[in-house]
This record gives sequence, structure tokens and C-alpha cells, in this order.
Amino acid sequence: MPQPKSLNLSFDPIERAAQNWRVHFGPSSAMAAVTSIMRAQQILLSQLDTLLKPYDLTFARYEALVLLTFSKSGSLPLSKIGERLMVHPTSVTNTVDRLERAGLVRRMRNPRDGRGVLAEITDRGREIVRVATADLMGAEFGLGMYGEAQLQEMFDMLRTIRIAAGDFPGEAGDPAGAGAGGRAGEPGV
Amino acid sequence: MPQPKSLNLSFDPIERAAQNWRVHFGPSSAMAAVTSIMRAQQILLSQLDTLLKPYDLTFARYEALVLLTFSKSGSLPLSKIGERLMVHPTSVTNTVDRLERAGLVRRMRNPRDGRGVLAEITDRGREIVRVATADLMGAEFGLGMYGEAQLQEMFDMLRTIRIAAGDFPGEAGDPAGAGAGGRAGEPGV
DNA sequence: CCAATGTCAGGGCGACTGAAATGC
DNA sequence: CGCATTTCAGTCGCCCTGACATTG
Repeated sequence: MPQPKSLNLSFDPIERAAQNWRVHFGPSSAMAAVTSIMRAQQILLSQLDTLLKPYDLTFARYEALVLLTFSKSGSLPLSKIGERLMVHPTSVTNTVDRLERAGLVRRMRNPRDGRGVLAEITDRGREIVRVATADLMGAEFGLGMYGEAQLQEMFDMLRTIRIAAGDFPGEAGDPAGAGAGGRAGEPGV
Repeated sequence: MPQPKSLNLSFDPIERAAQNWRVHFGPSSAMAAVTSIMRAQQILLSQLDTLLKPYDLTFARYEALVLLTFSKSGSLPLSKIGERLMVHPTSVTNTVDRLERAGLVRRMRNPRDGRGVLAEITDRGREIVRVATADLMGAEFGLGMYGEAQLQEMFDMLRTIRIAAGDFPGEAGDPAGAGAGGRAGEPGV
């Protein structure tokens, strides 16, 4: 958990860094953007973890729990969890360990693949997700200062990075100028 | 260092999560935006750390080093470094420890404050910054897929979060209060 | 046999708390 | 004295590598 300190500077440290950067090295918009993303993530993660602390959850563990509630049977192979949450297999093991110790999840052998293990959410797990989610939504995930359109814009903008990183195919450009209007809706899949 | 794995999914995991979210909990743009920021940060940090690895630097250490090159004397009190980089005092000690062990920085007593310690960049440190920076700029900080205007937009957008978190006063940047839309400014506080 | 799944051991990194030494 | 600066010890969280057992 990063530091949520107010740190009350009288100036924007990133903007100042960008100015210095320009003087010493040249153009700096990319550097300013990267640093902004880093700091924004730090702030948000800190806020979310703080909100989740009463439930003895971190955001990573919360995400895993939510994922399980989305599945029909309330259970998923650890491999699937790792894939969807984009985390390393050993991290999944660790996450499930903690959730299991907290009684929010249960490990079971995968009936359809003896190599695999299923994580199944417990009733208690479902209840925790319910109340924790209410809290997070109440806090608007720390993004209450944005409007719907801005949130959409942010999502669209950052998707470019994820596509470039090879997270998923992403099919180059938007089909037939669906650009601004399109939301994260279901793309016919 | 997070996983830079391609993970090659056939769909956007965040978009899918957003769809599920809508079904189970309701509106989800904030959730999608937060998750996007998290993933973008992970991707970028991974790329930057990979670029810096040949120099035995992490992005955090690199930032500290760069900050020192910006100062006139090539040295700064550790407290100042922590303030500018927005990191915890103990983290600064740790960062400077590593930089010092690598011979990129030197500790010296602050002549103007016996309590304080200065970190001074060495010639070798300056040289490392030079080449590492060239690498990072060559890679456009992992943001080469964006245009100048988009980078600017991203910076502006994320600044709202930083201001709301109290990083700095904000809303003072624009001359004559030329507010291009509602800013999250607090007048009295 | 080879591939996939999961676990464990071990290490790195960064953030944090609490306590202490030093000097203002 | 209180306060600021820095360090150290220890903890925690997450990520990663490498090795291993089990199973398909």
C-alpha cells in the first residue's frame, strides 16, 4: 500500500519535473504522462486498499473474489483466475491461500482435470463481496470527480497501451468511426 | 517488476469484467477506468524497468538520479528527494543506499543543516543518467503509440486525480482562471 | 515422453511502522 | 524542551525464478 499522504506541495511536482526535463533533455510529454499514470495508480490503489481494509482484503484479493462471483458455479480453476486477472501463477496460489485462510474461498480438485484445482467462493465470501462492493461503488472507486464521458474516454485511451502490450488483439482501429460514442459495450461477441 | 507477459487473450479482460460487472452490480465505467489505470501502470513500469535493467536501475532509482541532475549543485537533501518524488523517507534512504552502493551517488553531511544528509550524484551517475535517458526517450517511455496532443490530454486528465488527492493545490495553473471545464478546485481550503 | 497445473522455496522491490540518534 | 532529519529493524504485499510432483 503506497502512501496516501496529502504531501501538500505548493506546486505540481510532475509539472515541475517536466519543465526541468525539457531544459535538460528535450521534449517531455511522454515522461509527464508516464509519471502521471504512476502517481494516479498509486493514489487509487491506496484509496481502494483503505476501503477494503475493514474486510481484510487487498484490491488484488477483492478482484479474485469478484471474478468468482461472476462464474456460474462460483468456482474457477486457478489457471483461469490468473489469466483473467493477469497475474502470475504463483501469485494466484498466494492470493487463494489468503482467501482460503479467511474462509472466503475453498479449494477443490477439478473434476474435469486432475491436474487442476478449483477455487470456489463460500457463502461468507459472497457476503463480503456484496458489502465491499457497495463500499467501493459508494466511493465511486475514487473516481467520483469524473463524469461518465470522461471515464469512458480514460478507458478508451488506456486501452491503446494494453493492446500495444499484447494483452489482447484489439483489432487496430475502431470500426466505422464508432470512436467517441462507443462505450465498453458488448462488441457483438 | 510486474509481468510483461503478452498473455495473448482473445478478448479484452477488462471489458469482459465490465460487462459482468454491469450485470451483477450495475454501472461500471469507474471500475473499468480504475482497472485500466492499474494495468497500464503495470505495463509501463515493466517496460521501463526492463529498459533500465542493463544499468542496474529501477524506475524509482532512475527518477532519483534524474532529480539530482536537475539540481544546480548535483546534490539534494534526502528530505527534498522524498518530497519531490513523493516517496516515504525510509524509501529514500533505501534508494540512496542502492545508488550509493552502485557508485552513482555519494552521501555527504549537509553543511547548512547538521541533521541533514545530501545525496550528490557522481560523474558515473551522470553518465548513467545520460545513456539511460537516451534509451528511455528512444523508447518514448513506452508511449510511442500516442501523439503529442493525446499525451497532453492524458496528463491533464490524470491531474484531476492528483489534485483531488491533495498532492498540490491545483487550479492555479491556468492564467486568469481559464477553466476549460470544471476543475476539482477547492477555494477555501 | 512431453505439456500443463499448481505448489514451495527463495529472492527482489517498495511501502510502511516504530524506535532511536543526532542536531536545530 | 519540542521538532526535524535520517537511519535501522522488522513487517507486509506483490512479483518473479527455479524446482518439483502430479496428471493428461
